Amino acid sequence: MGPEELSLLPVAVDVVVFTVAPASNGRKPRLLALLVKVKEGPFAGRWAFPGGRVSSAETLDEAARRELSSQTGLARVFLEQLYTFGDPARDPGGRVVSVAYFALVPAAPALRTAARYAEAAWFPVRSLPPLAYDHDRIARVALRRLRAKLGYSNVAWSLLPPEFTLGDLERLYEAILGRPLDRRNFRKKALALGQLRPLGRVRRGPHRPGALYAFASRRPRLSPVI
Amino acid sequence: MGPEELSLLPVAVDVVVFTVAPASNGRKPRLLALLVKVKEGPFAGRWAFPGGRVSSAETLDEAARRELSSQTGLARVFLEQLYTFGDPARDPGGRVVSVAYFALVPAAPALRTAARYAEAAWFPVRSLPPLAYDHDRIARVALRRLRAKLGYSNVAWSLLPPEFTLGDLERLYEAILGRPLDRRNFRKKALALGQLRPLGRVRRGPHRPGALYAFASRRPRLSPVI
DNA sequence: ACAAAAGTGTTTCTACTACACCCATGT
DNA sequence: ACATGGGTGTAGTAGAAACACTTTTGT
Repeated sequence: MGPEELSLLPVAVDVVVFTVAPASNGRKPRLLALLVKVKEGPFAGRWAFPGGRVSSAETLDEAARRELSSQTGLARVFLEQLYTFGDPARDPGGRVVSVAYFALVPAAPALRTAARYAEAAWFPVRSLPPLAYDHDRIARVALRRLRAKLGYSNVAWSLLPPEFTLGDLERLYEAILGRPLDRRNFRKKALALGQLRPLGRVRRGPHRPGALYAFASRRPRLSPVI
Repeated sequence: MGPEELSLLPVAVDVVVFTVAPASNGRKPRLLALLVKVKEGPFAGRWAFPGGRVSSAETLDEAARRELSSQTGLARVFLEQLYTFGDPARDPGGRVVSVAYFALVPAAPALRTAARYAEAAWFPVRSLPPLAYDHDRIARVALRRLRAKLGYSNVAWSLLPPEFTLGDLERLYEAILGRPLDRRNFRKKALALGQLRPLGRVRRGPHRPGALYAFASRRPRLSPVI
């Protein structure tokens, strides 16, 4: 056995956090991703997904949550492992094996700006700035996964606040899929799944009020959805 | 930053190789997985999926192919990354982050028994022996993925020889899904997908000859299939 | 009044399911 | 002749897609 057999590698996690910007002053809601500014190394100054090294006593999931929380203050997100990127050349500053995650949070929470947090901001997924490392690739994989999961799971739940109208839900799907959906068909399917609980209240606004709903079960499910 | 921030970890790959045992003397074809005997450590003597440490200059895919080839002689397999297991306690001999792969090879090739190869054997997936480490978990994830991929990709291609009958294809699906399929419906769908090229020849045997087919494109595709 | 979102049914088409009999060959 | 796998069509059902107008509210 050569010395390579015993090689130890830095292992990192990178987290792609998606959210949806609520519709505002006439603009449709948009899918956003969270980026932080790289502080050091060859890519200093560029944007990248939050992440960092896995320490020796934690699981990968724990590392992802810890890094996300420490860099951006976000916690209690929906988190799922995405893919592991291990190309020796993916980080010119030295080989790092990175386990990528994707995460969902409801309604673009305001980011903490305290000094303890990294410089972070939400960017529209349609127009991300140039990213550090191989994070373009990670972004593509994450978006593909999110869209695919819309079709066979209820992950969309994790992007909505506790109460929402059917219009909110539909616009969410449209923002992620990047195409319009038929309102009547969408409502039929959404209601037929039996996962929505009508709250008996309405949301008022400068137009006809919409009935408010909540998800019957808060936990992610794998039943086919929409 | 504490010292954990700089921790280096052993990174390994583990490969779940599936194949299908051809039907023989009246028994239906069965889905098999390849196991090797663990030589050292707390699990010495138990069976595990082939794999090993990733060395410093290779990609993860390369490491998977190298380990598979060096331990079992198998090459040119269909290979796809599955999931990364990083629980600190998954290997009682010391923490190892393992990137699991799943691989498909046609028609259970005879395994090399030369001294340079590990002791390896094919086992029916239905009745695997007790496995080392957390490889039971890896096995479940791999089987779930294989079954899911049958539904929306043409991975089955990689499990069949260059020529086959529709009966072969159907029995392959039945072996993986673990349930019988309707022959007429299966043939309709398989042919309707336009991925099969009739070879104009038949396979003879102690019964009516079956028309031979080949896959129109050798490359894996993601078009919905069966 | 008007702007803006909510709400509602029917028809068409497609895809999936269930189901049973005859055919060609080797032994 | 018989055992074995190969080959074929139809009817019923369920789900997806296309499609336009009326309602309710705030301003």
